[in-house]
Amino acid sequence: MTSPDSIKELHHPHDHSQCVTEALDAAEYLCAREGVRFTALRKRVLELVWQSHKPLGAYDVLDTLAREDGRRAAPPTVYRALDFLLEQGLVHRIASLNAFIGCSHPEHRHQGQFLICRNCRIAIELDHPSIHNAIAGSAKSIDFEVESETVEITGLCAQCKAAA
Amino acid sequence: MTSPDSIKELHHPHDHSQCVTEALDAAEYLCAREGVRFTALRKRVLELVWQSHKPLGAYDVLDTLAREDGRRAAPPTVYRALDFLLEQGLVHRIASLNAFIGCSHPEHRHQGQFLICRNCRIAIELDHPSIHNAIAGSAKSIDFEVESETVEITGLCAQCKAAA
DNA sequence: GGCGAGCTGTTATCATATAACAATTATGAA
DNA sequence: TTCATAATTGTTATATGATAACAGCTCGCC
Repeated sequence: MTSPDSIKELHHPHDHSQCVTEALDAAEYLCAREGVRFTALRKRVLELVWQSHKPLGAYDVLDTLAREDGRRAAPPTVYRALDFLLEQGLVHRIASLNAFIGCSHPEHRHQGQFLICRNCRIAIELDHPSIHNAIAGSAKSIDFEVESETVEITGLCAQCKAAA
Repeated sequence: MTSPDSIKELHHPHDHSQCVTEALDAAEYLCAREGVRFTALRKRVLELVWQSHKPLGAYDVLDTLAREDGRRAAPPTVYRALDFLLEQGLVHRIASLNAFIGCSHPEHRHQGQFLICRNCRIAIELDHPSIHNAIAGSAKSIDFEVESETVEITGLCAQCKAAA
């Protein structure tokens, strides 16, 4: 669950390189724990996804990668890395944007709920039991077995609303 | 909100032609009320979307249309009709499937919540205040102004679960 | 070192969606 | 009715997102 502090951090100027470092360190640790390989490519893709708190398209990752490596990247390369990161719970996919964002709390498996600002494009990850419980209750009422939940809210974040 | 009766109706064999007729009649009425044109093309596209309770891709609509009219349909034709139907609240878009489904309750504007069975592909539209309220509460806690909500739950419907 | 599994490269293609402009059709005012 | 206009639809081209299939490479283990 995103704490008030980490929410605040997203909006105010912050040392983003620390977000990236923490995310990469956590990924390194979790992959080791799971016995899966956190290769240079996977690490670089995760780093690119974490370049901001805005969801990033696969082809944005691809463009950067291709520019860096001089033509050494094609879509499958990026999608495979992203698929790996999704499987390990290191990134989330935002269906309504066809984009990916770094997971803020990869240490426990979850599917986030996202508040996406249409103005500044930031995506704030939540994991509120109240939403989860409401969904579980609705599903149970018609005997539906939930396997995955996509909750993506768009609107205006506090800062953009204040600025408007 | 989807009542227990209409939920039941979805799963048991039912006279689906009545669903279609009702949907088309409601659309006719609502378009007249709004002063917008419910053209033959728009009507046909809505009818195709309503051919089942399963979300249908734009290109599925296109294929049928092209076959009927002998080459007289291209993607923009279908997307424009779908955009119109979305604007009028006559269909919903399921972001996680890139597909469209007829709205069960077009008489009041809403964004549905969907329970999508991964086995039979049926999508059940809900409009539960509990989910909506949980989202509103979460958003309010960080001063986020909600403009639209995407809630798409996948799993197994009661019938498919029972069959498994 | 050599083997096998897993990872990455490469080419081709599929799937979804939109831009731009032309042709047609409906509607209301004269 | 006739015409001008706006809305709708047709058409061609292209953008954008994702995957299939197979080849080649690299890492970790024996």
